[in-house]
Amino acid sequence: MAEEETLPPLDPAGLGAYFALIEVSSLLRHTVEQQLLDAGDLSYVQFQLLATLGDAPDGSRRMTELADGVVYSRSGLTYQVGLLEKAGLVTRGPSADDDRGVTVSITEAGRDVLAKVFPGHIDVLRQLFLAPLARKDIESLARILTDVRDHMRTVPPRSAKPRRKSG
Amino acid sequence: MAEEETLPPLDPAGLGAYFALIEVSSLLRHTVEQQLLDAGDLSYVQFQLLATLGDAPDGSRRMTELADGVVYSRSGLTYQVGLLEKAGLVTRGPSADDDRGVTVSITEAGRDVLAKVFPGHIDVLRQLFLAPLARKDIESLARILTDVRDHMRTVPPRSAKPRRKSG
DNA sequence: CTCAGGTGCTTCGAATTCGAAGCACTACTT
DNA sequence: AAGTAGTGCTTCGAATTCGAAGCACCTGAG
Repeated sequence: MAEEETLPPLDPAGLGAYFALIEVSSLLRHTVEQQLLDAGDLSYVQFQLLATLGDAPDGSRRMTELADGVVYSRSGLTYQVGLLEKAGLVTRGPSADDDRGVTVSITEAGRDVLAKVFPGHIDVLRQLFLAPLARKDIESLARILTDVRDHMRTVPPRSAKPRRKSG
Repeated sequence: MAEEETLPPLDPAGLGAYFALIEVSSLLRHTVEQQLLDAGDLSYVQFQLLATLGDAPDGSRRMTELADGVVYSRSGLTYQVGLLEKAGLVTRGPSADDDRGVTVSITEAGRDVLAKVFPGHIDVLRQLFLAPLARKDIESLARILTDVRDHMRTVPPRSAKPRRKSG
């Protein structure tokens, strides 16, 4: 896609990695989304949220932690957590140390759903994503992408987005 | 994210690669989206569409080719191409060999916008995505992800979809 | 304490997204 | 040539998404 001849001599490998990354993640996400919908009536975001909560030591997280964890807008998170709450998969409660905060906790039902969809999820991953790769490639991929993620997490908190004001 | 103790012994590297992939692509996409908006009032999808058209030998593609290229729904594509057309960045016309088809072509203005946003786009890639990687890692990443993409493109057209083909 | 500014979350409205249904046309079968 | 199935795109309604604005609370300076 768009490797115009008239452009500066940019890393062809870099571009290739980028385009392939976007395409792979899009395709993967679509397929996974379908599986989650079939298996447990979950959207991808909802799965990510439940998974993040399930992974937390006490099954709870603050709203902001969740939003950052899944790279999502605050308002969108409010909406999705609302849906999950209505479905009985999470509960909302006040935060211990900060009265502004909302703590979201996964319920038993939530864990059940998670357990129900996980095997199929893994299957999709294996068949669609990991199948063509050698063990070594998978390890390389994990290491490289983890490096990138760490880099991204540190460098720019999130672009030039000072909260209203001061402009 | 959610490596429940009670689950089958799944490839930890595979899971790591998966989670990192999703997170990296999300973060990257968000940042790139912001840059595109600032530099040329383009959404990410619109950029992808223009880039795909710009990359085509004659600057034209069929709707379906575009939709497949960017992993996007048909109806969503109709909407976005409508916006691009209204902005004068593409034109719509009949297809030569198939009266049902619509051929989308990039305009001069479209190419201008593409040229205008591309440098900044590359900058973001370099700084956010490629910066922490060694030359060799970038090449590995490109190769591995390309393999995965090719695999995905061949294996399942798109899950259990009544409409597509016979089921 | 009191005020100003900052943070956590929700509400609101607008834009985007998707799937299903519809329309027009093509392709295959007889 | 007619009939049936399939394809290409758009329209439609519903769901999701985001950013801006609003509200409640926290924090730091006086």
